[in-house]
Amino acid sequence: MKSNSLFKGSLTTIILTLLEQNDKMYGYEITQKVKEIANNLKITEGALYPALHKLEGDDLLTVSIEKVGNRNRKYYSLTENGKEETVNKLNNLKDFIEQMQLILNTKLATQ
Amino acid sequence: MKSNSLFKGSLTTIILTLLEQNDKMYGYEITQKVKEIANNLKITEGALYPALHKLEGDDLLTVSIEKVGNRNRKYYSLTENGKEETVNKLNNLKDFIEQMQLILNTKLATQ
DNA sequence: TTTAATACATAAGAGTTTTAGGTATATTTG
DNA sequence: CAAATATACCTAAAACTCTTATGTATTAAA
Repeated sequence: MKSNSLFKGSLTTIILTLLEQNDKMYGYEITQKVKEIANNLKITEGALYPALHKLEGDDLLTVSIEKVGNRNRKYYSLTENGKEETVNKLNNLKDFIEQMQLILNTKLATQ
Repeated sequence: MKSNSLFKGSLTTIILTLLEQNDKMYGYEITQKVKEIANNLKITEGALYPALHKLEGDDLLTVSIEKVGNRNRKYYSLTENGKEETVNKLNNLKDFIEQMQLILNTKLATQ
């Protein structure tokens, strides 16, 4: 694993969580937001857009297109299913960290 | 992501860390150890053995075969490179958790 | 006016894990 | 004792996720 690559599944968790916090966001905005607050986690567009399309297809996100100037932005928002799945994803992440702590026998993070 | 699946890259981190703690272990023993201490993280043999072979090929592990009864066990141990890589993997994991905390704006784990 | 930033997208390839087998020995249980 | 389970190794096809490499087009900055 390269040092700056994401752990499997975390991209979806990040997208859902940001949308929980921000109500609606468009793809490019998500990449910039992550770059801004978490310098070592780089979300590439090649990963992001397919992930957004999949989440939409799974009825976790809805899209609304807004025309800004002469350009289209696709704003994504959580559906009800999406809100539930966000909770699940966060629980999965917490579980994962707890399980890793058991194996490593280490306090991994306290912020 | 299924709720009990591992995060990308964590399998290698688990293997290396267990070998740091235990000096030498064989594959099946690793699966049992993980099952014992972390009930929600299931290591499948289909993932484990190729991972062990790769770590050996990358000169992070060495193998010694021991005959137990009429059966061969392949004991794995960390090489010097393996010890260094273990440190790196743990740092990567800590980094990942810190970065996720920044995004989630949450204290993820305190043990 | 050329470059960088914004904003979307896809497609080939790499890497990891799951699923589904396979082989063989050793131990437990009915 | 026979059958089932546990131990112990293994591989290969498929699924899944991310990287890398492009592509298109508009807008802003140098």
